[in-house]
Amino acid sequence: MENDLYNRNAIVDRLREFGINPTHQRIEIAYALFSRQEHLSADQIMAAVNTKHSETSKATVYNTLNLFVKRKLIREVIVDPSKVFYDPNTHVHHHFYDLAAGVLTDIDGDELHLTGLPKLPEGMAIESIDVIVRIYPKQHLNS
Amino acid sequence: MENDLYNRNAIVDRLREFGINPTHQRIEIAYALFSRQEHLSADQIMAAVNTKHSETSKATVYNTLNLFVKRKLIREVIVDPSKVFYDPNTHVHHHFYDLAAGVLTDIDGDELHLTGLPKLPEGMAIESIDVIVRIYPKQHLNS
DNA sequence: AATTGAGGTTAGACGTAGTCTATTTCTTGG
DNA sequence: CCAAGAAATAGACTACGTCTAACCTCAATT
Repeated sequence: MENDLYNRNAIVDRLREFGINPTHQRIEIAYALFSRQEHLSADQIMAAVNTKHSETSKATVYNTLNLFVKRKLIREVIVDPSKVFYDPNTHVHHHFYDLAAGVLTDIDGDELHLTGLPKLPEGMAIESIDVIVRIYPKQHLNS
Repeated sequence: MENDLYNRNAIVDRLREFGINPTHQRIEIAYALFSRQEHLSADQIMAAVNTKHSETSKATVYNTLNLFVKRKLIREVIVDPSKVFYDPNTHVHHHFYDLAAGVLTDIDGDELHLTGLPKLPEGMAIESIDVIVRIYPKQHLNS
């Protein structure tokens, strides 16, 4: 597993690139996200990092995720009112959100395009553009 | 104000159209949303409805908003991890979200178009498509 | 090796949006 | 006007996320 693109050495380099001091906890949290290449919520990350005996506190998980977001190492995805997902993929892309399963999947940025974005309000700049396609299984019975 | 498009008589009709029994509280909540034609959060709606002396409980506000969403009289807009906005505009449209002010504004559905939406995962159907353009004032100092 | 101090981690209290439950009140058909 | 089902209510409760103040780590300095 040492030539894995996302082994811990690669993670350490990546954190340094983004100006983040690579501590144990930060490495483990980054590893949880990048090795899976999935969209995880904070509690899923906490569980992933604390499989054996609890090692990383809730405060550290949140501190670290917020730091990663601020340094643009990862992205927040806001699709569910009850929790935020964290996305290790920083390329331009969008998301399907499976409402029944609560699972996000990527839509490649080369496929989906936007046209006709109107002029922004005066003095404003774009921070990000999110497209979320909410989907559900056809045989799903709505409550 | 009686020939307002969104006077209370029109609201009552609208609720009935959507199969919603028009009680006092439901009329007031719908009126708060439709007369303003703005995107309000649950607590803003609660404040709007209880200007004089408290009349409508928190439970009723949430029950009613969830009912309206289920019956598709209004739409939820999920852009801020700390609260949900409710949107009285049911036409196809998208949103600017001003990160500094926490305010939503509409992007007309006739302007902004999506192309190249990939095939959905097997057996899935689309529930909705949301486009959120997050914006900020240029002179805004990031923390 | 001991000191220092800034950055990092921690437990647990706290804030708060939203839900739930048990009870009361309203609405409406007859 | 009455009964029964629908709706509203207060307030307890849950859960995600934040905050605080104490503690730990480690590199730089002496």
